[in-house]
Amino acid sequence: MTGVLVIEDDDRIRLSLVLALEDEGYAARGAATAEDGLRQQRHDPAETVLVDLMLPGIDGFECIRQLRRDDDVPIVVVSARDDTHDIVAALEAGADDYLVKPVAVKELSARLRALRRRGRAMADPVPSLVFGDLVIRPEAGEVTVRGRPVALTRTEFRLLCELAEHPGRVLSRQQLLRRVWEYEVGDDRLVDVHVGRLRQKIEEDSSAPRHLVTVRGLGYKLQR
Amino acid sequence: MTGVLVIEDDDRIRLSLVLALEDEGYAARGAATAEDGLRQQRHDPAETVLVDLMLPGIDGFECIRQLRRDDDVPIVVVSARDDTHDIVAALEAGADDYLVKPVAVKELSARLRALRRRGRAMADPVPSLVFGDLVIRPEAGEVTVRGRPVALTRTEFRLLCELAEHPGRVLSRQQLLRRVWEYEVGDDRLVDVHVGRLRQKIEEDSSAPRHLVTVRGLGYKLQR
DNA sequence: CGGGTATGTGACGGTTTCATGACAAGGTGC
DNA sequence: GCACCTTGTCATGAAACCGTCACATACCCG
Repeated sequence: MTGVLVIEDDDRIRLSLVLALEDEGYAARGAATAEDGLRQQRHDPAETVLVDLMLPGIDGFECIRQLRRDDDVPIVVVSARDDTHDIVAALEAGADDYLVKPVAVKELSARLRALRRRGRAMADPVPSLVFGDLVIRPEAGEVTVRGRPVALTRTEFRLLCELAEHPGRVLSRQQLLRRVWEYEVGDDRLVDVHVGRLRQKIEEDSSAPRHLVTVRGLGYKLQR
Repeated sequence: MTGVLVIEDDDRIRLSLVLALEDEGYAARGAATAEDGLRQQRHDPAETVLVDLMLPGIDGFECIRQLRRDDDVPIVVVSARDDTHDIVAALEAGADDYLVKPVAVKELSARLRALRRRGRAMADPVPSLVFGDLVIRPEAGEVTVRGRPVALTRTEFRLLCELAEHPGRVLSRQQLLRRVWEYEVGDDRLVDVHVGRLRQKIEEDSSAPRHLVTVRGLGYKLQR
């Protein structure tokens, strides 16, 4: 259940949308007909669906209704028609957003992100960042390791959140000092000490860390 | 927590939006500045917020960020600017939708319905105010602990309701001062004292609270 | 293998944060 | 006016936290 499904009969437009979305970091794939799109969505559901309104066979409105009947998947209409009547009809049929062609890819991408964010915000009142058996709930000020809550200090918590916001990416000690401590300059060792204390609390064996790992000479990163 | 709040400095546009939304069956009200809108939203939150981008004082982008900081309320931007750059910036700041003026009321209404439908589709069906043996009935102004009614003062009650509206989420002392006392700035200690008094009344053992817990360095939260 | 650098970690004093009891000012009902 | 309740401020002490340092260990490179 990942990626974006583009249902659009015009080969050129479909292909360029898929490529543009891939450029933006989405896993995208296409369907040339509503029938094919619905089949794909049943078989291997995408996280979001883009639908054109004018399709051969089953048209866009009907396609939206059928998607909606099975699923809560976010649906975005991309259509050449900018008639209020069409927009209202598509939204009433179950679409979540409506863009008029030609679409700016940056806008489309931002709208897809907004839609995902909204989904998460509603589905889980306290969103979680999951790193294997390590679960971080920033809003709840709560961290659990294999289901057990761990008591972190404020600095440890902010440090962990900062690392968690960039999964797998190495952050230098200076970056962490700036973002967590809001120091413009500072002693790298300070970060070491707090990383150490954090490890004692969240790692099974702090001498062989699995999530909060050191990248010698560069900094620290948090991984699954 | 109902209705639509329209934040728009142009009196004519604001009024016509409010009237049009009321025609569509929404309870709508207006705010001429971001400051007033934010205050209203804190004091008596609307279900959805409409924001203009060009506002005197705090501008639309900053207004969106501040709304988002406190809440998950759906935000729709209504702006004269149809620049992709503005649209992306507004959505990134936390908006859910973006319409370009002049707006077709039917379209706006349909988009508001779509947003609400999405919210309902994902949200917890019962936003419960039951926290284990602690039950809060805001309408009745009644709180019971293990079946026994507890007499709370007005401040204690409002504090408890504010915490209960965000189950499991940490609220900072400053957030609580803004929302419960409507102080823009204030002394954190004041919150401590009232939390303490509230604990004496609703917790079995106030030195080992089970529901109203302190998150050191961050604030307080109410949990099951 | 040896010197140099980077990193892990325990200990310690100064500081911050929090819970709580006391109290005075204001409000309310009688 | 009086008794009572509510509210905000303050002082106090206990506990938690932070940053620094010293020293141990691990790693790299010649």
